[in-house]
Amino acid sequence: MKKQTRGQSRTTKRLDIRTVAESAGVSVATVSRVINNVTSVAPELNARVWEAIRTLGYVPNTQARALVSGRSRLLGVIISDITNPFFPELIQGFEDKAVELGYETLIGSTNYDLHRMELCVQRMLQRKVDGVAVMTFGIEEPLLDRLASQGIPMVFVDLAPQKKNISTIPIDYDTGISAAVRHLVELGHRSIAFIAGPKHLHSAKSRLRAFRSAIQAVGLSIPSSFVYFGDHTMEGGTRGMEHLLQQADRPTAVMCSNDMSAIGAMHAISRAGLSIPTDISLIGFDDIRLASFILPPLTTVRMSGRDIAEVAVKALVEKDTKIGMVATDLVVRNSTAAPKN
Amino acid sequence: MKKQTRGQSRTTKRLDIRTVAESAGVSVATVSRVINNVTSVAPELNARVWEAIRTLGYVPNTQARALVSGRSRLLGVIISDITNPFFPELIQGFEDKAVELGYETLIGSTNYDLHRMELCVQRMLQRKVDGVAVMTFGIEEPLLDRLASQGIPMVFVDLAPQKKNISTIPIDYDTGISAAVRHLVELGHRSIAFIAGPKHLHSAKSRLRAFRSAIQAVGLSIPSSFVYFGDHTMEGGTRGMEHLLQQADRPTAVMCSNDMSAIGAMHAISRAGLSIPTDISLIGFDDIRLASFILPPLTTVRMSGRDIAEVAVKALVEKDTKIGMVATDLVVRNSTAAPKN
DNA sequence: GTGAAAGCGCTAACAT
DNA sequence: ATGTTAGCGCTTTCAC
Repeated sequence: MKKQTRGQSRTTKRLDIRTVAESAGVSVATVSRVINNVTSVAPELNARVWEAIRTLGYVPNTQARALVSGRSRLLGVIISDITNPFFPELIQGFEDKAVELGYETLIGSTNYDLHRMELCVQRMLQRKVDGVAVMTFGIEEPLLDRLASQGIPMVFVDLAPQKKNISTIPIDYDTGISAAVRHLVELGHRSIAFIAGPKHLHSAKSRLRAFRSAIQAVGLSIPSSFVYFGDHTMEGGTRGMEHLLQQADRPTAVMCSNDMSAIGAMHAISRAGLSIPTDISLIGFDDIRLASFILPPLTTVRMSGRDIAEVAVKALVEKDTKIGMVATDLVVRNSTAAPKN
Repeated sequence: MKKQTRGQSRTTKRLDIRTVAESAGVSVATVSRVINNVTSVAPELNARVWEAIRTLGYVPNTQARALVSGRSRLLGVIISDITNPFFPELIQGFEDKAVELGYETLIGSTNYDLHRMELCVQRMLQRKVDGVAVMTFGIEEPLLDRLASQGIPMVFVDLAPQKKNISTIPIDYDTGISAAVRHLVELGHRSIAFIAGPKHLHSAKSRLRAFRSAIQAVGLSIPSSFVYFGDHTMEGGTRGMEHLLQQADRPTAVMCSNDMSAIGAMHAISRAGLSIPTDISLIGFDDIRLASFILPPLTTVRMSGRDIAEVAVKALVEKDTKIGMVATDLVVRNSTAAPKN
């Protein structure tokens, strides 16, 4: 006699592909073809199968599909810091698009920590994700190789290790950042400082580079003490602004590599008994939703996390997508004004 | 002749449990026992197997394990709004704890939208999560039944549909909220308003209830026009404060159901040409990290999202855990002061 | 175009 | 304590 399977007995009606096949009077292969949209099924059978699926309330078993097909329908997204509001907005966009295309999302947060990044990569590998979006704006080579060696498609923001299976989402930093610099110059500022992001972060470097070339383009120059390397957190912004306020000849305007730094900078300005924009003008980067709610509402360079996320998902899923450049542009609010004197 | 499997041929060395078994000179069952920490394996074999695993670089196939065991090692967490900073902090805690216990996390964001909530539940069901944490502070009965009928363990915050497989994380709102009210009263406030959360949200209702009973406890009473139902967003907070400022006899202090509402309220206060805390004292709820960075730094009632998340994961995984009450307490910063006159 | 059947890599009965 | 083996539910070759 046949051994019984554990759990339910074979006679107890389970709801698997066989049940559907029987009910529709076709083979399991046909049911499989139907649910996978394989064309070569006669319209009539197709209809019968869908009917059976509906009436039975059948839902294919994801695990089994994943096992046999080798595709998990899982997408990984690696970010730096989920408590930086830029990333939740990005994640939201990522998940929405992923779900729309039938994927689930695994989030890995590195906290700017290499060890955590390694753990993230490991987790993604173990779960056999069908692709990973590296939105940390930077990754170490060896880790990258681990992913690449598995042939897992990857998408990066803003830097392009030229390898197979790797695509890049280019960001047009120059447009937004040079507009910001020109905005300050038109207001009359000549003494402009920059609170940068982490030194090793590609995106942070790109923003600083864009700032420098914009400054040069308007014929200005900045002392090296006017560039502070923060870490894209509020705390870093506070430290950066404290540093700048200590300068003998302090800047009349400060640009920040992201909005969170700018918010931290505001804190330092207020603590020093100064006010924005009267004493110091401030410009952020990202345009997180908070930027318009903070007091004073922050002038910033907008870069849409949602847009980036959508592009990333599409690049991962529809591999042949041509990836367009992501735009940035200046949003003028109330944290910028003409300098006092 | 045997049919060849698609993809790689059987002779090409694959790296599965059989490879390990051969290499260690044991059966696949033993390998399985070893990687699952089943006790009944002789120490010597155990060592041999681990050795083989290490040298081969074997990693068990998650999909196969999930299929056969019926456990996905996936945990779902349903939240309201990922762009409310309280939730990223919670998610971070959730993921960290989940990863620590060998689980991955699926995030569902409802945006306070019932239809999206339904989609979330569906996704979780489809992925056969081993448990779901409903952190939206509210869920509809029918959806809950869908999850319950699958026998999926669930954990809720702060409300307890008494069913099987469902646990609840109780929150001690009273301590923090009554401390906040007493703080205001001690400063001299008598006219205190409340910007509540969404009417249907259990947590929002609990907070309002705690506020009301604290008000009563100090012998005060509040007109119904002093309670505004917002939606826990900045926008809602702004509207709420605008509403309160229109009152003939406007409040001297306002408590908010969460920090984001308070930040929105700040916006309205500033737009009205008033200032905090000189003209109006303001208290938030949650103590998101931003609360201490905003200007002025926000007095608020602290409730740790990380703590809640950790408890939630433990409740889901180690089902027999006794769940302790989550504390709340007042954090006094600079958004509260004595009323003007 | 459709069906039969061989696995995907693993776990857990059952036998030893 | 260890091994043998039958599936988990599905996809995909191969034969018709």
